[in-house]
Amino acid sequence: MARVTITQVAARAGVSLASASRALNGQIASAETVAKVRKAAEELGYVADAMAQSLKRRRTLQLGYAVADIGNPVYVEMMTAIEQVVAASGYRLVLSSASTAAATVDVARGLGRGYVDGMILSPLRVTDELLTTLRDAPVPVVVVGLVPDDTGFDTVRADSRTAMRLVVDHLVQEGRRSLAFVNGPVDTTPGALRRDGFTAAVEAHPAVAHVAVATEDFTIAAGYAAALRLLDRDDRPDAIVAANDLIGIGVMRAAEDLGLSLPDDVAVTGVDNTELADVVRPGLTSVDLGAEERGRVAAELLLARIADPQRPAHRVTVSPSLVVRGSSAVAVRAQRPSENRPSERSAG
Amino acid sequence: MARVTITQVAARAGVSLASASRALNGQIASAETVAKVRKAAEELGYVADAMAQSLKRRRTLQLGYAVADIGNPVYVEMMTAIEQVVAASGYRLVLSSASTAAATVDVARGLGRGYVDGMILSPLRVTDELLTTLRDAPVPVVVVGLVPDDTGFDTVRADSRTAMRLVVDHLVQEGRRSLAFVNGPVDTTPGALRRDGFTAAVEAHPAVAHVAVATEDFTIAAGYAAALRLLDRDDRPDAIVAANDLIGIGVMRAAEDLGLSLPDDVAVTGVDNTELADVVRPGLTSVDLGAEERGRVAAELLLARIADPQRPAHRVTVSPSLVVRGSSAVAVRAQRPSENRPSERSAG
DNA sequence: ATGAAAGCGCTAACAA
DNA sequence: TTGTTAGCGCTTTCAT
Repeated sequence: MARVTITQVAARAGVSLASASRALNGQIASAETVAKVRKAAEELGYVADAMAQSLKRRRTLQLGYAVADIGNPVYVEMMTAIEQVVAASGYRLVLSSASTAAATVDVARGLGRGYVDGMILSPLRVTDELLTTLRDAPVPVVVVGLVPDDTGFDTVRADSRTAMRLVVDHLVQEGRRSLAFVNGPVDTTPGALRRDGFTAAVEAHPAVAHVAVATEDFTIAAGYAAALRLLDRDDRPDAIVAANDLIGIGVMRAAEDLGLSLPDDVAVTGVDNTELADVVRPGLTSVDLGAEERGRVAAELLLARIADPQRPAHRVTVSPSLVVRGSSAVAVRAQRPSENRPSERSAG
Repeated sequence: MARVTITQVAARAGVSLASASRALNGQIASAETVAKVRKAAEELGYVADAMAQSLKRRRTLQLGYAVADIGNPVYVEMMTAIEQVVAASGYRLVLSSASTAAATVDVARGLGRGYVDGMILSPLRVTDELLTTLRDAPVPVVVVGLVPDDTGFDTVRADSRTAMRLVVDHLVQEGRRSLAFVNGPVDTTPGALRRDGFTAAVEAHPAVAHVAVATEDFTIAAGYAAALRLLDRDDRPDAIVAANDLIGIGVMRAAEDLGLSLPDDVAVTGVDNTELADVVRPGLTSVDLGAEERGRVAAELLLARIADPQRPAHRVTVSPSLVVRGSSAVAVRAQRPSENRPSERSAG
């Protein structure tokens, strides 16, 4: 099908190029002109060329999202929320994968090409190089996660400290007295924050023993391997706090394979409250860090900044909420699927 | 940071606009010119404007993917594969959600705006309106799924018939004699194909009783509700074939809540072999429909067609493979996580 | 209210 | 090899 331009529409309507453009864009034009142009456009099947409009208007109607780890359901959840806000505002969503620090910097650098009007970034690792590149970016950037306060970005972040406190307090309240924390890589932002949160939380309970180990990845396999080492000894902990749900499920599998029963022999908790936590048996107790809300807020912050580049930087923190399931509490039984996944959460 | 254009680069290098463009794009130019232009571009931090290039070159370096159901992990898996191929070829991935028939047609219609060089579509429902719109699309479209043969699209599809035969044969071989099929909506392409596949497969075993029910959605909740009805009676089936993993997990939950043990009292199978199937206990036996491969092939077909619009339409079928887990076979025990998720599959 | 014309940033004829 | 110029399709002054 041949591409039809606004010039052809104007010709068929018997008006000038400019009038056709105005009529189509709801600018000032006589009713008669509007009617003629609309008719011509309809008959010709005219659709405005996005690239030409973008070049002229200096806005692409595209927003970017750089996904840190697409293998982790929590980022998919965030992406879904972002996509909804973005689409509802008439923008398209351009996806980039930013699984490594180098790839993330590349994405940031690419912003100079002007293919998006703004970008949402949820970097696993925040390097100086990344911050410098982002500061020079010609379009607004919203960072999901922690960045230094003085960088002036709009940000939305989870409250890892409170999150870990919720988990630890819960376990202590359930009578656990020896907690092990199985982390992902500590050189990532989530890794560092969750470890600090765990440490702070557990130090509030002097009677509780604790240990923290780090793994290579936030994955099931990593959690499995780490838990095998932790659990296969006499002084094993009576609770394992995993840094995310994937690790937590790995831990559950390890406990299972060692013949331990949950939650009696050992309690397990995760972080993120993904669908996986709800689907395993026993259900995996997990702190919901509000991925959906963070995604939605990030998108809203980005749109607001595009609308008003001068507005002061906003730094939103989303409150965590603990979802207790059978992996950590005997009382919780026979849950129906999805019963414990709040679809709405309150902002922090 | 102020936007720097090629005009400024040319001025600083002391050459013409055209020479600067040629030098930057590896066109014919003297070594000296190339050096001067490169230097100027470097110093100025020049990055070519994507929109201007797109308008001129008549290609956007963007490819689209319309996701049918982002809540279903199988589409995320497909998306991941697509993203990899697309990014490796220097394209960006633009995401659209096509959860309803109307939204899908909208996406197809939007192709006229020329914001992508091609599109991958995995529609749940194929309407005439959609086909008509797609036929008129000004850019190539690859359809993941079934479309009428004479429409001339490049397509990649799963082999539902073989898939359902693998499942049914497996269950019969395991000694099951009364199979129930829990489908999603039958007015969807996957729904219709899987039901037909089930029917054909089960009719090859005259001694085996069978029944098929449809649900509203391909979700855990839908599977749960349907299974409660099927299993809570005396003549309950000894095996339930779910149309996808989500439904299958719902079925497992229902069986569990009714006090039935898997696989002894009832066997359950799913379709798609998502990570969920691997993570539940017992593991959910599932036919892998090759989502990752379908995604990769779809992206490759699209790129090939863009490179050569004249090439004949390709219709690729990906072979399914059965992954047996504890939900259907007593012999399968104590699996390690992820052990049964083949990362590479052979093309069909 | 309308038309002529400039120009967004870039590439590609064409001429020199 | 280089520079001049046209033009991708559109929006938006600026006159009228």
